[in-house]
Parts: sequence; C-alpha cells; structure tokens
Amino acid sequence: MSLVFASWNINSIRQREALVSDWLERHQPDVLCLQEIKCEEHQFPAVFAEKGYQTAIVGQKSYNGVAILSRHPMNVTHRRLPGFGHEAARYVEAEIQGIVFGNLYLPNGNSGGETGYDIKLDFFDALTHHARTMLAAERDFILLGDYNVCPTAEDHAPDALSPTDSLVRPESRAAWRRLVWSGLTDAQRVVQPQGRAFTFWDYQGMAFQRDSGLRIDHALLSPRLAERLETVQPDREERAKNQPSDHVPLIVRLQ
DNA sequence: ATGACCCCAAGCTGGGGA
Repeated sequence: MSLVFASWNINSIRQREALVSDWLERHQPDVLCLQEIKCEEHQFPAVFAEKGYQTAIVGQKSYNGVAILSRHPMNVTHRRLPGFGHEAARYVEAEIQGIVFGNLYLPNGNSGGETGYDIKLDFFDALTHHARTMLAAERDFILLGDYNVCPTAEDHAPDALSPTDSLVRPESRAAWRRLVWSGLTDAQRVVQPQGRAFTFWDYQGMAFQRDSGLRIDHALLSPRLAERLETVQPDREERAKNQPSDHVPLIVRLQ
C-alpha cells in the first residue's frame, strides 16, 4: 500500500479554494499540508470537509496559518511547535496511519531586523529539539512545509536573491544542516541528488518564465520512512495556472 | 534610487512576504 502526501504554501486559502479543490480531485492525496492559509479557523473553506477530508486548522487573522487535510482518521498531537515561544500560527502536527505529520511554516526572517531574524533561528532550534525527541523515541514522522531556506547554492537561481537574504544566510543554512544531520532525510535530494528542483517563483519580474526560482519547501523523513520513499516531485504545472500561489505543491509518495 | 507582484485589513496606504 502506498501513501501520497503533499506540502503546499497556498498564499491565502480563500483566494485559492477552487485551485486546491481541483488539485485534490486530480491527485487524490492521502494528506495535504497547507501553509499561509491567511485566515482564522472559522473562515477556512468548508468544501474540503465536504469532500471527505478531515481537517486540522491552526489559523490567525491575516497572516500565517497552517492546515492538514487527511483522507484517513487523524489525531492532532500539537497546535504549536513545542519550545517555540511565539504565538504565530506556524505549526500543526497530527498522527495519521501511524505516521506523525509536522506541518510547518518557518519564519521568513527578512522583516523585523536582527530581532526578526533571531525568531527564525529560534524556530529552527525548537524544531531540531522536537525532531531529536521523536528520533530518540523511534517514531515514524515527517517534518514538511515552507522552511524558508535554500540549503545550498543549487537551491536558488543565481539572480533570485540578494546574498544577504535570510533564506541563504550562513546561520540559516547551518540551522538546516543541524536539523537534517540529526538523522533525517531530505526527500527531494534522495531522488534527485543535484540540480534544480524549485518550489517557489516570485510573482515579480516574470520569475517563473525565467525559471528564477527557489527550493524552500521541503519534506524531511525519519529513518524508517526514508526507506519507503518512492517519488518526490514539485508540481510545477500549478505555477502556470491563473492566479496561482507563488509556491507549488511538493508531492511525496511512500511505498 | 525606485518599483516591480500579491494578499490582507483598512479604507485608497502600508506591512509582510521571499
């Protein structure tokens, strides 16, 4: 039996309800993790529940917000990232089919000066601690979402970012490596060790047409799940749709 | 040096995004 799940920063679920509905019809994933839903729970479209998906929504007004849609029974385990002391709606976690799905929207870090950037590193520290706790307990888990980090120079087009951008700052990349090297597997880099696998293209400057993109949406797998990995694919077609999100779904299939 | 694009809450402008 295979399991298909995806991560998608949707940049307002209310603006893109129809796009997501259409995508779900065509792909029929077991689980879809959304970020930047940009609404409160009571504003989240009802259509997904009507289609038979269970929903776990952690929202707030205007900004951030994450949600998990699941075809299977779901047990919500966290509505905030343990150890992260900020109120923003950036993490929701649920156990589905014996697997823990941690759906995260990591702070961008470019706003609010160094104080704002430190919040990004704080989130990374808390996430790494949480991952190590689950590794020690030998849980099967996936940490997926918008990490707002390009792990290496191959993960952004040469002209896509300033060298001082928080997505490529050395401290951001070091924090990423500390997390991954705790014992997790970057799914995309198993099926495609090198080269471009962008998941984001800016709205400005014809970035998609020029393929001036970033790889910032990631799925990290615990050891046993890494053994089951079949395919990983950013769904680039979605970026060519009318009024798309600036991110595309990252689709993962496990055996 | 500035704006570019898009979303949101407000309210016709500004913050945040990446």
